[in-house]
Amino acid sequence: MSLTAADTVIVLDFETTGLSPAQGERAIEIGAVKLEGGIITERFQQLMNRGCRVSGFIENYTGISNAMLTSAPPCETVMAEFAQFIEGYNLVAHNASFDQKFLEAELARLGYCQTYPFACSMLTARRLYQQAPNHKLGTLVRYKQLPTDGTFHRALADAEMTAHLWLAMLDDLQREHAVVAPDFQLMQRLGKTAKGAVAGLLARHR
DNA sequence: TGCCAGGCCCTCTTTAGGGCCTT
Repeated sequence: MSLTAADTVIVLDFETTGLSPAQGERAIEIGAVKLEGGIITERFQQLMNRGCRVSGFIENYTGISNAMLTSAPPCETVMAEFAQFIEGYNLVAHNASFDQKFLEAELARLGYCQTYPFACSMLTARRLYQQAPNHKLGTLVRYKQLPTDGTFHRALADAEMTAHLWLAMLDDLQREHAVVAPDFQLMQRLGKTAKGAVAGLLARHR
């Protein structure tokens, strides 16, 4: 697989108190990796103390306890640092609409009012792996036999698995679909292309 | 009292409804 500096992406994942920032839910952990030339070259992981307790459901789901959050730095500090980490890069997440809305909501609290270029590994996987049992991250990791240490629902672990999924999809596009140099823009378009039009889109990139 | 996310996709659709996926 041949990748260039232009293919560098940040793959990220949020753990949160719930499903919607519009309902007052907040981020409690951010994890991300930088993918350069097909290799993870940097990692970012940080818990965030938002100043109040998380539910028992979230403690059980993520393994992030209130005790762990008590000693974590404030959201504002972490997000300001993370904004520097992602500045200027294309972003990838699994079910990206979820992470995008939390990213933009948390950064908006700091006065960063901008949108970020996202591609969604879930939408792309739905196009490429239509035979998969489903398109949850954990299922796709098993389906593609991707590297994992068995940790799920922690931000850095999920970001790393999503990064491996992203690389697997790039590789499959080249090997199985003869796509020449698949890039971020193609992956974005692939996820938004109607099911029946995928073959035509890929044919134009051979 | 009952409901309470939302964006995307698919189909028995498009003047709609339901499932998937994220925490």
